[in-house]
Amino acid sequence: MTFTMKLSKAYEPQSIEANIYKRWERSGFFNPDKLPGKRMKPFAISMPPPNVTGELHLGHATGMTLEDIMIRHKRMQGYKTLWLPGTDHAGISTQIMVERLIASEGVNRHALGRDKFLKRVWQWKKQYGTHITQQIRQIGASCDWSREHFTMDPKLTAAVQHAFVTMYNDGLIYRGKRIINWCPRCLSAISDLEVKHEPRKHKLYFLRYKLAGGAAPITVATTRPETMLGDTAVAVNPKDERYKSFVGKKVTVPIVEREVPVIADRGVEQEFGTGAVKVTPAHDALDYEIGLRNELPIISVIDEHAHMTKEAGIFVGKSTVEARRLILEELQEGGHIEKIEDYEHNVATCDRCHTEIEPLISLQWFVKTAPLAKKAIAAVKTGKIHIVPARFEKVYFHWMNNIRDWCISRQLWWGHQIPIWYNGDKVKASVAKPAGKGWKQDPDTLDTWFSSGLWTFATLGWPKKTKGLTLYHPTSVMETGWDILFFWVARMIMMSMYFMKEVPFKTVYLHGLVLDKDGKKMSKSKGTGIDPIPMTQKYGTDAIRLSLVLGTAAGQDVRLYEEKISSYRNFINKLWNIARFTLTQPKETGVKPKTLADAWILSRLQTVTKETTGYLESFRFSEAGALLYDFLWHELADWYIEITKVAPNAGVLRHVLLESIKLLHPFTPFVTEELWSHLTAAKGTKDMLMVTSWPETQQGFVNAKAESDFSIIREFIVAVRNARSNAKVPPHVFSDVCAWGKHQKLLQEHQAIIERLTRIKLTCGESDAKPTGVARGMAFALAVTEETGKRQESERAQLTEYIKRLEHQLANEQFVKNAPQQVVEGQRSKLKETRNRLDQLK
RNA sequence: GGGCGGUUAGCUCAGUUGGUUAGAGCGUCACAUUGACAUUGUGAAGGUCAGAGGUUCGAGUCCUCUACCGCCCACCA
Repeated sequence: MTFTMKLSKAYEPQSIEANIYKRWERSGFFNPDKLPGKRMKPFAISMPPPNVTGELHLGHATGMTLEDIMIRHKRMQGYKTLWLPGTDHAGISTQIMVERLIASEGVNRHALGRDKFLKRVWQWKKQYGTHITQQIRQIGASCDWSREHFTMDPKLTAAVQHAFVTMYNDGLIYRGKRIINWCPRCLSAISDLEVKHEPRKHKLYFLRYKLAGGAAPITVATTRPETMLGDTAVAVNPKDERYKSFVGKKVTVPIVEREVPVIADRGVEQEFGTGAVKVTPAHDALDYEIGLRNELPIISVIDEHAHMTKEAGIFVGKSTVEARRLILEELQEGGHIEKIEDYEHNVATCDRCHTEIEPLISLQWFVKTAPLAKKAIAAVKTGKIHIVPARFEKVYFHWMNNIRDWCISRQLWWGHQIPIWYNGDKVKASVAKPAGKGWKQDPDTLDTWFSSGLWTFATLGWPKKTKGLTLYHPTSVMETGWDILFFWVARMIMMSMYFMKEVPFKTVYLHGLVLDKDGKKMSKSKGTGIDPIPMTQKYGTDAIRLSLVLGTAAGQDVRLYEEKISSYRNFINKLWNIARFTLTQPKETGVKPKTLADAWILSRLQTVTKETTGYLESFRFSEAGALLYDFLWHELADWYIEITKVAPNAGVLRHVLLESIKLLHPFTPFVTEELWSHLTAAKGTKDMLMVTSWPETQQGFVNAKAESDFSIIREFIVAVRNARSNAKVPPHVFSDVCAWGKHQKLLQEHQAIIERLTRIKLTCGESDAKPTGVARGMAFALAVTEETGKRQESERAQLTEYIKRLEHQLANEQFVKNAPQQVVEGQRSKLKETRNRLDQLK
């Protein structure tokens, strides 16, 4: 590492970021075991593992930044800080990617075979798996790479299998024939959560079913006429007067000519369609439940490839689409179609590929969720886990209270194969292949979220009782997007309460989604997305980080656009130049306030230190960042440094800057690290990194009097600038200003500063001149123009109005009686002051 | 059908248990190149805090209702 003596005029992130990250990584400080100092109290975060072959998007970037802020802050505070990174095998989405790849070679996975296909996926993982971890480095994440995990690592795989076997033996996992969501494209079952409802335009068909005994037919409405082949009843609502007399009678399903009963069931809506519904228990979730309640037979007419089964008679082998066409023709001929209407409704689709879901009866593995949910609910109810923002607790409870058994088996190849072995009629749950000949493993794999659910403890060595588990589990904070509250957070809580008998984390912090400038979800295909990595090249990583954290609130979605990023880039550059200026000053290390400004900025630093720490500890990252932004730019740079040019105190400036840089470091680690090197550069300390102690408030520097006196000077300066601007005095012209009224001594003491910051020649003393402006009881005069006259008039009107308001408030006995003394006094002195100000302006 | 969030300056958003004349960034306008910074400085304009009612001495903040926008959950075929 070489230090240039002079810093470049503008901050150039590209040239230094990679280098800085390398220095961090080499230092070993990301590893809690290698951190300097005695660190007793642990602080741990498990990184939500991104898809191993995915791209880092803004959601990741937001999460990583927030996590890094917490981690760096705690590390500086002296905690034994662990941020454990990793990646997820992402069953379906990775498999889809590789399937697409081999499709371009003209092969499908079945032609390739399971072993060969899996080899290709591993190859793909090997090829692209480091891409995402590089991007995580790019965003500045200070995670412990020596503990990096992948959900399909041998150790994690063993943990997953162990978990399955344990739950199976405990009766919490069972295999059963149930109606499930089947994706005909993925050729797999998926869980309820992976189903997304999308509006689609379909037709609503009104079909007549002949009533036995020759009475008028009953008409049912359906969007899926092809399922009629599997109808085993027609249902109406028990309260529906129109159909009361039909209940108990038989109708004939057309084409198959099957007699089925008309039943009454509460699940039927009277208002929809005709109020009568055909019941196909094998191919509709509601019908399945009606079937269960009424003990109806189940006839599967559609198979897992979305083709008709032999139960469909002559339609066997036809696709559902083809079958529908043929069936409609036949119904038409038989006079069974009453009418057909256009109909737009929400259709269940596969979250991954948007294919319409085919509900069907299938033999799958399920987790019995009721007992797990009970404990997961208690964990949050009793406050062992806090969700930030708290309103998501309600959402969480609602979901947990209505949870249904979780279908965990997938007919995919990429994932953890289910550790169940079959041999004839024998079934065995075992991590290893049972002894003896003829054992065959269940071909299905587990839902990715099953393994993710174990993430916080499996990555720490579970099921072994490791030191890491003892020290870092439960982890401190889980930071993630609210969109995976159910998918992941809820499952982790269930799993940890069951396996660990403790919560997986104490706090859940949920960040919002990053939207585009119009508040829409960013979409790659529409080109509305912002890719964070090129942005880090263009504006620097620190600027991206700030733009993702500032101006946001927990759980609240945020819009991001380039102008926002560039404005934070400007701030970084400002900080850079503050340091550049500081480096031009003599290298003093003593911190001795000599002037009012010195005392003021030191006092402000104490408040800022205290507030920043408080904000960070209460997860108010935006407020912490905004405070530092404001302090550095609008107090340190705009005021203190300008004053320093008249009354330099290099020691104080340096101290305030260094402390501020420490406070800012969790937000903008790169620029602060770089500046730290330059500011503290000395022989033999070149590799000193910013893993320094977190600033603490120094009571000795807290100085209310200095803050109050300084505000008087500041207000006077602003008032004079204001007056000059209104009087159209060009900035380069020095004007004479005389001041009188209050604070004469203070003004005289700081004459040089005032003159410099306002470009005036100041004389103080008594005067009966007509004042141009007034501030805090100080009046001053400068040559009056027509412009200032007008302005004074409007100011007088404003003051009069304000006085009226205050008088009215203070005349109110209720206010004086009930409001805190402090508030009443505040208003009284405000009134007095405003009256004085008005007097002086007359 | 349930539930949640949003509605604050032209735009994007902050605003902790209710308490000074409601803030920031960007944009706009005027002026400026004074020892770091034009990725800058100084100043200005700009808001009946969606609407209505209520509680209170006092409401952007608490309660009720309404409107619009967005989202989540849910078995209307």
